[in-house]
Amino acid sequence: MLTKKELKEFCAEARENYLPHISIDCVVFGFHEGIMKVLVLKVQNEDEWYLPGGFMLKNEPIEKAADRILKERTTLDKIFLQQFQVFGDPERSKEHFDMYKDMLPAKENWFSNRFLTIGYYALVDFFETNPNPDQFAESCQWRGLDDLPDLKLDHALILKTALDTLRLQLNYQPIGYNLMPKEFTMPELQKLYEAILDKKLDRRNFQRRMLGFGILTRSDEPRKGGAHKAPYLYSFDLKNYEAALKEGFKGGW
Amino acid sequence: MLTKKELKEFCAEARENYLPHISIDCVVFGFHEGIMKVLVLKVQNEDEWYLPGGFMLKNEPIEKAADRILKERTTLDKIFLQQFQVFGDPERSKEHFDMYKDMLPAKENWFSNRFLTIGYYALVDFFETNPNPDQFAESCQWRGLDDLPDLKLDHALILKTALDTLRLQLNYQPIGYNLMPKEFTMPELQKLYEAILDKKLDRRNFQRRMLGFGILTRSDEPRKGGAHKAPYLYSFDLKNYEAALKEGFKGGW
DNA sequence: AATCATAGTGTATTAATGACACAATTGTAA
DNA sequence: TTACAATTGTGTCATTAATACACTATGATT
Repeated sequence: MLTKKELKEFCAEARENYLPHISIDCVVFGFHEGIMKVLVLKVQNEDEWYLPGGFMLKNEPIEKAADRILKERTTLDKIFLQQFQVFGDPERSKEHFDMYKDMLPAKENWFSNRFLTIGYYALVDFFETNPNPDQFAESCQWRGLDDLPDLKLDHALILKTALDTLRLQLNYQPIGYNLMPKEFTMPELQKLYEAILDKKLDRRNFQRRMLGFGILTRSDEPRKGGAHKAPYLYSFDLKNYEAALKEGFKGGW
Repeated sequence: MLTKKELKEFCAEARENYLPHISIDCVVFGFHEGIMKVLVLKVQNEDEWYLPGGFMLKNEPIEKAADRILKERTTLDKIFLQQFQVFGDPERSKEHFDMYKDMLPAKENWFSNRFLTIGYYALVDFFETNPNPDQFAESCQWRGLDDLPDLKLDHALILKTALDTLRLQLNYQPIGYNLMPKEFTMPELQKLYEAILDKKLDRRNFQRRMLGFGILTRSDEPRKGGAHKAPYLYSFDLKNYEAALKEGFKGGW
């Protein structure tokens, strides 16, 4: 929570630069050790958590704003972003309103606004990401889907909706490509699908199907060093991948 | 286009009642005589066309606003609505801005705002709908997808995006249920699918598959009166339909 | 050298899809 | 009234995709 002075400065700057009533919240997915993880921020000195988000400059395209916000949180540049829903319950930002209502009169208090928030999900390479807190937060960290803190406002709903969208879009968006590192093994890719779909898949059928799509290139060198039999390394053949995505991976009518 | 007096009144009312910077635009689909149709409005005395839309009351949930706007345009009550995207290019409402900029100073001119618009698509029963123009329009009418006028602003993009979304969601949303009248024949339903997917389907395979979903009830009485062999009438078994939709109609992983 | 965990591969069964042809019904034109 | 055209209903076969399942290979550990 901000001090009165910080709040006043923030509000003055916000009113000058940002569109009122509108915010952006992002669900940033990363994949690590077989678990889907999400970036969350922790409020200073409180056990309160929220999703990375921010506001839109008065003359900024929405996607640019999401990009800018996420660059600040992750240090990453060309992030894969997908807008998935606007959340606009008139009561949704009440917590923020209550928190700051006594510190500044409504007229100059940015948080006395009702906010619609535009939800984006982002897919990033876990290993390339350096989480960075924003000015309200004490930390910014990865948390597994099975280990999420309670989130403030309607951020739990936003996260759930993002996950549902991810599941639905698995066959239409380059989800594997954006979440996996450049090279990966087939079992690793399978774990990603299992994490997103929340179910076990058959190893042999998964491999056959994936290879059948013709979107993977097998490297000459297997991964070394680990225990057990050395698995092959694969990478996405981006050209074939994008062509296949246009059709969707399932077939359809 | 409004007169100066009308504009002034509208702006005063708008500023008092609506959230600034935010609008809603709707792509209303109906199905008639084998053709997908969309509701469009024609500007008074101009050959200019746009989609039904409006603004959000300061304390109104988004979906309620879309509902209210569409009730005014269609006289329909519980319309099936699906939010599909926010359009936020900073230049997107420039045409409106230019049209009215000389009539009122920016400060009191509602249209000097940049607007983000929340796109909804709606599915309605063509035969139940009574198109109604809004205060800017001279008429509100159905137009087939193959017979669309040029649309103002970015409304052509909004329409195209809605159609793409419809295609993608065909297996996850009750699209047939909302677009067809209560009773319909199998060939009619097939024409709907063909119109949405923009491709021919095999009559026999379509029927086998549709019946296989177990979501249709065949009426005892065939449709009478038409030329040729009398087709059977079907209706949706809503309970089974909704259960099947939860899974999606394709199978998937 | 035996063991354990993991990776790679193949095959048989079943289900879904796609392609296709013929019979039935009804209005219209000869 | 009869032949025809247009449309609907239904069945079958071939192909393809999905599922279920078992064995072999490799490399580290003991």
